[in-house]
Amino acid sequence: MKIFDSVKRDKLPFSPISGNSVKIYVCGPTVYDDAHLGHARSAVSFDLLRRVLQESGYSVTFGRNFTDVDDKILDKMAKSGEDLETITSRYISSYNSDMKALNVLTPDLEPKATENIEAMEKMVLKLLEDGFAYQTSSGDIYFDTSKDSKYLSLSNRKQEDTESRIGEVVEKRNPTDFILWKSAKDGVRFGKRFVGRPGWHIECSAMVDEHLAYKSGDYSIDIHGGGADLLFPHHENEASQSRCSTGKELAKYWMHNGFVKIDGEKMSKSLGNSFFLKDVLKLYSGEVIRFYLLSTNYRQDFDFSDTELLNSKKRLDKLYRIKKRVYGGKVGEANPKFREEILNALQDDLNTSIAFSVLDKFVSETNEKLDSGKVSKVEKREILGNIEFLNSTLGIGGSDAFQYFQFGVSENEKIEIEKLISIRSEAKKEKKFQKADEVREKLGKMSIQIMDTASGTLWEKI
RNA sequence: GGCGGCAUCGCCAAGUGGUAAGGCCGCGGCCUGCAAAGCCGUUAUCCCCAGUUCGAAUCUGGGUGUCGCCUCCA
Repeated sequence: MKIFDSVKRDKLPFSPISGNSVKIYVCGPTVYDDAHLGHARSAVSFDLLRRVLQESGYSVTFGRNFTDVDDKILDKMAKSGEDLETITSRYISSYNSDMKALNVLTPDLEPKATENIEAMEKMVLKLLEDGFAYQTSSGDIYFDTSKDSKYLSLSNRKQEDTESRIGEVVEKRNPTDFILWKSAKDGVRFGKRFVGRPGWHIECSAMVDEHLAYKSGDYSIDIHGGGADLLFPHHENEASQSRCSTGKELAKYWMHNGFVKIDGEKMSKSLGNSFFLKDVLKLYSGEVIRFYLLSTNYRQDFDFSDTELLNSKKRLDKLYRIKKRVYGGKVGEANPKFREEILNALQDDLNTSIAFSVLDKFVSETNEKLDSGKVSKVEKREILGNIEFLNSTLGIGGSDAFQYFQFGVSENEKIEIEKLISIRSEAKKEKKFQKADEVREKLGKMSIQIMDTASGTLWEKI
């Protein structure tokens, strides 16, 4: 397995800290709104990493947090009058349902910030006691970045270049010092020891240390992941806090996924160009979206477009047509060569493009074989085995082949479609081809495409 | 201003020194009542300039364009 370390900026051979176990922590969402495609990309990328490592024989412990204390959430509380729990649980459940649709495996650990306040306070207290942090007259607690000689080594910056662009008026000792604990002006109190609420960066460090980390050695965990926008300052700050409070580096490898863009610009809430996942999921199945997101290497920027989403659907359709052609058989073992080719590609820093080209080759070769009519039961089992392997490794191909093509079709529509198809079949039998074609046109207007086969007429929603 | 990414066929996208994967679209053919699906065939010298090398999309230098981080952000 080779992965690209975004701190060392090099593709490196992956070797775990301990035996064959791998500990991964990925920065999850702040739950003040529904998830957009950017969240999807991050989740799908690291879900793929997890699956590939597991398929490669590693035992993976995967953590992803929910940031459920944050100014935006508090703002929302103030505006709506709802309490924090009501707001955050709504968006957590929305996030989880979107992730399920995308076939993202549930993490082993899903810590919430609010449930780990004690661990955060403990870490802040230690940093205060050891002189890495200080408290201002207003009660805010800051991390003193000048006390960490390795500060800025993660994101490769220089102190003088990090002057904040916005004029901050606080009693900070250094421009890069960041907040560990924010004292409340409004009576908000999350902690037992400290008044107010935790800073953003501290939660990841504290939760990693509390739930995931190796207690000795040079590193807390193997891999830390997140979006490219988190490298600075979020991960820089996390790394520094962890280093100074635990004496270990936070992660052996750092991985960052690229952005999702719309019309060439980064998708973000503040630009108002986000696509909510739940809206896209009304038009396409989660699996199509997952396949689309995986069509570009996770490190590259990803420019979202309807055309290419449809392109991806067409490509995935072909796999499902194979699945229809061998429908109902037993699932056998995957072909060893096929397995190896897919896995080799993915073990090279998740090269999904190569993996997909192997898939394409499998599809066309299998169609050719099936066309010849000389496919044994054993071979059919292997075909299904290959598809099942794709499902476990890439998270695609696992749905029922007929249901896949009926996405967004209601029960009533299905009855209507079946009725029209039988009318057409009758017409065809009587060689009334004009009538048959009229029915086909009518189905076409309903976005239903039909295909006559030896075993009857099949239909697909296109 | 500092730092970084990217620039490959109409569109998407692999490829990090040895002579350009794959998908979509298009075109031709087979199959089909006609279609659809499927199969076969078919389309590029890699933003520009200079350099290193027997040899570069791949390395170096200089441009141009574009996106991003430096403020919350996946």
